[in-house]
Amino acid sequence: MSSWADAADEEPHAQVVAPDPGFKESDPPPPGFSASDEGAHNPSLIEAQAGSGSGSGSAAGAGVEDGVDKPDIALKSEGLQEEEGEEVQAEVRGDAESIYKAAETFEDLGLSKELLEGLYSGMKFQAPSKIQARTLPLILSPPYSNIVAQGHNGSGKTTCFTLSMLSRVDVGENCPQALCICPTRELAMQNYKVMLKMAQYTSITSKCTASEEYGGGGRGAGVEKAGASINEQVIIGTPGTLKNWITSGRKPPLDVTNLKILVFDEADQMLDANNFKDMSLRIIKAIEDKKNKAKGAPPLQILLFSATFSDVVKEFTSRVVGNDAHRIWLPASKLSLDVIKQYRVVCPREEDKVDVLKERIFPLAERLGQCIIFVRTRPAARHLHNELANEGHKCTSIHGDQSFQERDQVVKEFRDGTTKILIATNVMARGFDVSTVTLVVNYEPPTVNGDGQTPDPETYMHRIGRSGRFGRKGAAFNLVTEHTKQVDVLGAISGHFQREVKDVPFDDDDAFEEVLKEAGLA
DNA sequence: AAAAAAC
Repeated sequence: MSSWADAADEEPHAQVVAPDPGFKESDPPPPGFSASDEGAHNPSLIEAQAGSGSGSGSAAGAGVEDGVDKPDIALKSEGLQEEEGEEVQAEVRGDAESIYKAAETFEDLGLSKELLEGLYSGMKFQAPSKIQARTLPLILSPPYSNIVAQGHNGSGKTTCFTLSMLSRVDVGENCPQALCICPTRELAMQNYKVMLKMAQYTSITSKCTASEEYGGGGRGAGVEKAGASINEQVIIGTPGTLKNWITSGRKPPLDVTNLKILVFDEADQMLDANNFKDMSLRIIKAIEDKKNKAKGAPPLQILLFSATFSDVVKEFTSRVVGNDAHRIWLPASKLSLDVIKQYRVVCPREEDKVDVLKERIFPLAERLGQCIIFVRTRPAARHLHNELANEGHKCTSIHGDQSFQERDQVVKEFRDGTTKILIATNVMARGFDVSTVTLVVNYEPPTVNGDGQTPDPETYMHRIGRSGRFGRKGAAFNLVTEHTKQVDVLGAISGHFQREVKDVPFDDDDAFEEVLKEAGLA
């Protein structure tokens, strides 16, 4: 594992699929926009096409051809390939001129010397990825607008908001100034490690609510009844503990009056009514209330980042970030990850799935790297783990019924490659970054509320995105039982993304070998 | 009829 592989989330191959209009100041305006456009003062919808590929029906602006930016050059030097024909939609409110000022280098962003060193020497980055080039100038300069940004897995979102937090911190002020909220402990810790690495040459202080110090004691360990006052400048954590620290659960509470920037990672999940919506809104309200009571508190900048936004959540974001926020969306046609090949395995009976795992997939997984098998429930994870372990298959499982120590141990073993096969609930569906994961198995297609019938394309997208990282190839096997709703659910999901999901006969060894060869894996 | 996250 390379030096940053264990900590860096979505950075290095960020540029692989990141959308970017690729314009520079010297470029002519993108289609649908002109300098005299009222968009300079009013919300405007800008659709730009970069590269020569897709949807060429609409007029692609001349001079926005991609592949000439420094970020791409830097990327190619890392042996990564740029996807052609990327397309991006940006709905920009306020100063639409700023859309032209994409940062070609990190120096363009006015970062401190220490932070630049962290990026170059610490993270081994050479230039901003597309989403970084596009959003960081907006985030880091007055009026410090709110941002909603959608970018593929691996487009560099983590660097984007981590850098934003670090850059906005005033090192002379010893109080919390930046806060990042993540849906799981594992993701909070992963992001925390990225932040530490990036900040290593600075004197910026930080704390993670999910560190062993707080999260090591099993359930409820995040609830700290009393402690020293928290003076760290960057705070990263999970919603429950943070809410507790901010409101009455901790003495003294986490002081949020001086917060300048609030980041929601996996923002669509954090704002989804079925997930953390209430918690997130309560945290925001608590912060704003405290700021309102304090005199001279700095305004709060809110950043929302995710690879996916359902229409409902997309609509809702304006309630959180207001109507003046800058928004960067991926069009539906570009949502899927083309580096990951997707397959469907139709099994006559539910029980056949275990055999498919044992006889077809595991032998390949052993050769190809690591494999994550997603199941719907905690008992299912436990059960499948037992069944496989009893037959001598070395695997582990992770789910919310385990203690934090168990979870940490399982993650550690998987990260260092001691274990190759991980059975997981949706706790691992998002953000988890292990570069050697080449196979993802959906033991059943994901459904909303686990109801078995409402397709959950967002979760599907995040799950399969656990493979194919760092510019590597990936494959996803979807196991469905014949004549069940699973077939329809998967059909709806593949229809949603408009990507081919090829059938592999459940009882044919050669077929599995064959498709993986075709996926560039075998 | 789930999972995650405060208790």
